[in-house]
Amino acid sequence: MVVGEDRSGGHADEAQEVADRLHGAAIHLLRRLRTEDVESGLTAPRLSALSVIVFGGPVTLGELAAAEQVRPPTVSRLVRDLEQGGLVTVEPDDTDRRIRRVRATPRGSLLLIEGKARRVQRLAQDLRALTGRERRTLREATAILERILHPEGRPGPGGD
Amino acid sequence: MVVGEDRSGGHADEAQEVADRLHGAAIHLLRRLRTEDVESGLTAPRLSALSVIVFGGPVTLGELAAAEQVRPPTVSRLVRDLEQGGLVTVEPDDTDRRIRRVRATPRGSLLLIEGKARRVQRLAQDLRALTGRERRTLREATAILERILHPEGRPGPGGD
DNA sequence: CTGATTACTTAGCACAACTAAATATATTCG
DNA sequence: CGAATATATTTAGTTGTGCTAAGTAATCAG
Repeated sequence: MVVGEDRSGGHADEAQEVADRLHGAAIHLLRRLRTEDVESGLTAPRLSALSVIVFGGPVTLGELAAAEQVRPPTVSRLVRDLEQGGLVTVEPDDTDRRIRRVRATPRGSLLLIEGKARRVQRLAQDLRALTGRERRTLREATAILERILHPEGRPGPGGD
Repeated sequence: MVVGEDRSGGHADEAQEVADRLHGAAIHLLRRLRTEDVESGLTAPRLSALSVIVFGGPVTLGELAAAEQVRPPTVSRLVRDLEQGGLVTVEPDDTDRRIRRVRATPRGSLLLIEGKARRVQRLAQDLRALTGRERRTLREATAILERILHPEGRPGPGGD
C-alpha cells in the first residue's frame, strides 16, 4: 500500500494531491456536461438504464436490476416506461419464457448517442481554445486514466 | 465513437477526439468515486447543499437557493432536514432579522470531508502505481481543465 | 406612518424512485 | 408428478424533491 516513492521532493504524498485535484476537475467537468442531458427529456435513472440496454445488448430485467442495483419492481416499471416511450422493446426468451429481454429501439439508441454527442460537442469547443501542447497533455492524461481505472467493467452509462 | 479523424491526411478535429476520450474518462472516474458516496447516507441534493454550506461559509437560505437553483421553499425544507440531522445550524442575522444564516456543524463538515477523503483515497492508491512522469501529466491536465471550465463560477459542490 | 419589497415559512399538490409483500407463471429436479 | 426454485409483476406504501400559492415578519422608501 504505502509506497514511499516520492523522490520528487514535493510534499508528503503527491498521489494524494493529484487525486484530490483530479477529483475536483472531474466533478466540474461533468457538472458542466450534465446540463446538456436535460434536453434528452429523460431522468437520470432512465438514462442510465437505457445506456445499459443500448451498450449492453439485449438484457433481461434481472440483469438490468443487478446492473442498476435496484429491486425487480423498480426495473419492471422503468422498462415499461421506456417501452412506452418507444425507446426499448421487450421480447420473451425462446427457451425460458419467464425471462423478458429488453432491447433498444433505433430511436432509443439514437437518443443516447446524440446525447453523448451534445455533451462532447460542448467540451470540444472549449478544447479548441487550447494550444496543441495543452491538448496533447490532456490526451495523454486520458490515456493514463483509462488505463488505471477501466481495466474491465461494464460500459459506462451516459448518466453522469 | 468519434473515429474518422485521419482520412484527410491530418487530424480532422483533434479537439473533438480529445473531448470524446476525456468525457469517457471523467465518467469512469466518477463512476468509481461515486460508489463511496452511498456511505454518507445523504441523498445527492443534500450532499450538494451541505457542500455549499461547508465550503461556502455561512450562507443565507436565499444564497443557497440560488446556488442550488431551486425555489426558496425547497431550501427551507432541505435546511430543516439537515438541521434535524445535526449537520447544520441556523442563526439569525444580526442586522437583518429576516435573514437566516446556515452554518455547518463539526459533524456536517466532517461527514463531507471524510466522504471526499474516501473518494480520493481510492484514486490516490491507483495513482501511486504510476510513474512520476505520468502523475505530472495528470497534474498538468487537471490544471488545464480547471482553467477552462472553472473560469469564475460558484464553488463546486462535492456532489457529482 | 403607510405601502411596497424582501426573506423566508407553511401548506398542499404532484411526481419520480424506491421498497417489501404477495402473487402469477415458468422451469427444474427429486 | 409434485415440490422447490427462478423470473417478473402487482399492490400498497414510503421517501425525497420539486413546485405554486398564500402567509408572516422585517426592512425600506415615500
